[in-house]
Amino acid sequence: MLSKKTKYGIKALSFIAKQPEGKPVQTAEISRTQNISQKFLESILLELRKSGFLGSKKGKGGGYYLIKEPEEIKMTAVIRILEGPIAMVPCVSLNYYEKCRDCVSEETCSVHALMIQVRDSTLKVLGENTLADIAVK
Amino acid sequence: MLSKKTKYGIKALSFIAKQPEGKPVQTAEISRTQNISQKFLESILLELRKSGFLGSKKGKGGGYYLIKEPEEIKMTAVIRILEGPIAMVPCVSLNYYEKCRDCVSEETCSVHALMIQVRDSTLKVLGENTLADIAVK
DNA sequence: CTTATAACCTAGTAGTTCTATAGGTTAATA
DNA sequence: TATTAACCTATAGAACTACTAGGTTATAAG
Repeated sequence: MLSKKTKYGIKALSFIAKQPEGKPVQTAEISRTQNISQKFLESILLELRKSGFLGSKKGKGGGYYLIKEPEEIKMTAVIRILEGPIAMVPCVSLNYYEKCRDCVSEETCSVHALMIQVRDSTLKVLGENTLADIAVK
Repeated sequence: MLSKKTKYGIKALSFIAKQPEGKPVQTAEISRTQNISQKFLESILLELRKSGFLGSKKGKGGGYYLIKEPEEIKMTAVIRILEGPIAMVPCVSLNYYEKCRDCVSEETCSVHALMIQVRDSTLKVLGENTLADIAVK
């Protein structure tokens, strides 16, 4: 399951992507239109700025804006920052790999083999979709 | 992320599937060979029995055995019982649908459209794989 | 008939994660 | 100088996870 944080983060990015190029959007506006708790959203946007997706401007007329073109922002990158690993088990994660304590060998693990397939199919979908693709409506 | 419960459940089913047809396997044996806490595993196998995947026999020589052929057990079914929804958001779940509180309309939601794609690709993989497929080694 | 075995059942709990909220500070603009 | 809006730290309730404890019931073997 996707956390609320990730869901809100994607919705916020999508909202920002729809604005006229470079125009900053306030947290308050996103919070209002997307029905997201403003304080919670603040922390999410801050994280997205620190990880290089957003730029910010303080004071009146300030807000957050995209640093890169929506076409250049893959959903894999967004989800990895907000949610963490895309894989369903750490032992098949490309970016957050961790060995299983209970498994003797990954080659003979039934879960491992299955989850590699799931990971690859998910990765394909999220890799093909950019912010531009999902921020159309 | 897959819960330990689901992971252990799949490993256990896979272990049982490799036994000579109909031969009961004890919780203790699975626990030992798969490095799973026995008490925790007990509760998982009990759940799998109650949901119609396993049969059981008490007393010496007892244990759990598959009720259906491994080829007939789709991984979608297993995961839905142990983990719950396969979808990453309730609003795209086929079996556990729930409407979002924050979304005005699903048609215009960027997360919704993306997560339908993820769901379908995951569903394809898990629907094509049966217990027979993953319990080969 | 007794003993051993192994499933079955209920309850609880420590630890973690999630989803925020509170209450400020800093920097930019008017 | 006042206002605005991002920035930062800390905290807290609720839910969930991954078990553990401590039994009871049913079956099989001797």
